[in-house]
Amino acid sequence: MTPESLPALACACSSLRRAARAVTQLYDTELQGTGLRATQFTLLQALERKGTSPQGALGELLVLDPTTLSRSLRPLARAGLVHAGEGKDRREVHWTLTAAGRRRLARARPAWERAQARLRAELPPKHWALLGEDLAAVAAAARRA
Amino acid sequence: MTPESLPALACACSSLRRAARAVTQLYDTELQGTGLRATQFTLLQALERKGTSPQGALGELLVLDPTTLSRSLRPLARAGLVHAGEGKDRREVHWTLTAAGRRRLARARPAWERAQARLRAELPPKHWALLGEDLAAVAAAARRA
DNA sequence: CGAGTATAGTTGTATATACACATGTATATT
DNA sequence: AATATACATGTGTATATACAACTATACTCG
Repeated sequence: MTPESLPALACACSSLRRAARAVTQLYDTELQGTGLRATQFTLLQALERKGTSPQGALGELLVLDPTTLSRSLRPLARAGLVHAGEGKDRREVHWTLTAAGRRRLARARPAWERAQARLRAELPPKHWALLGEDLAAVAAAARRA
Repeated sequence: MTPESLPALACACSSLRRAARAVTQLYDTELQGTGLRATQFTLLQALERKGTSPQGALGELLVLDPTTLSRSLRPLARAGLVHAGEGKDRREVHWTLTAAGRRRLARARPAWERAQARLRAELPPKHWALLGEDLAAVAAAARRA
């Protein structure tokens, strides 16, 4: 039933969004049972990488509107996975992974790796590489443009 | 302010979603004044290509849940840009561009081409190609996986 | 220092999207 | 034909996401 292939779309934006939808579903399926959705996994992973980050900087990394993060992070905070701290600049909110957040992330990682592996297994090797640095270049280009 | 580059993310899903967000904003900005958002432009363009299509088939092309289309197409129908017709199978809804839809699409196309051109201008030539067929392969792979 | 301006985040609101379930319609099996 | 089953779509509900307007804090320059 799932098609062997899909026709290319003329529009770069449509192509990206379509691929994002398709891939998100794969990751969400695999993440079932971890208590995290793909988007939430992404947030925790980003925070793990940053160590601690003000909301705005996290938004820049993920190209997410900082106001969107207000709402996305709240449930993670309620669940005790992240912590909202203050900096000297009291306008800023500094987010950090809690110990529980790190554990949750660790628990979800195998599922995430399965998703990555499943996708990778279906892709010609050269296509897998696109999904890292090349898409970072695309995102950066779009922000510049 | 817009960064020269962005760090690559470890996760294919995060990378795709981030790029999709960044690129969508570029396209939406350029489409301002056309009365269409990127997602709506995509729907009209897809219908133009299909000629006429039942809702489900449109969903397959765009990897969009068919129930999502129920809601996305409704405002376009109210605006008279698309028309919901019946097929012999009376469960299906057959969607078509109206004349007004074709005009709107034509009117928006220059803005869309500007968006494509702006993005392309910021990308090394080889990266532009990714955004067509390679992402189609990624979407298809995710559906298979 | 104080008025004006810039910045970080919150909240209101709107669109994008999916899944589970409901409904109506077609198809298959007897 | 009668019933069971599969299918296409609509609806309820929940998350993802952005922008505009607001608030609070910081900065700047006279």
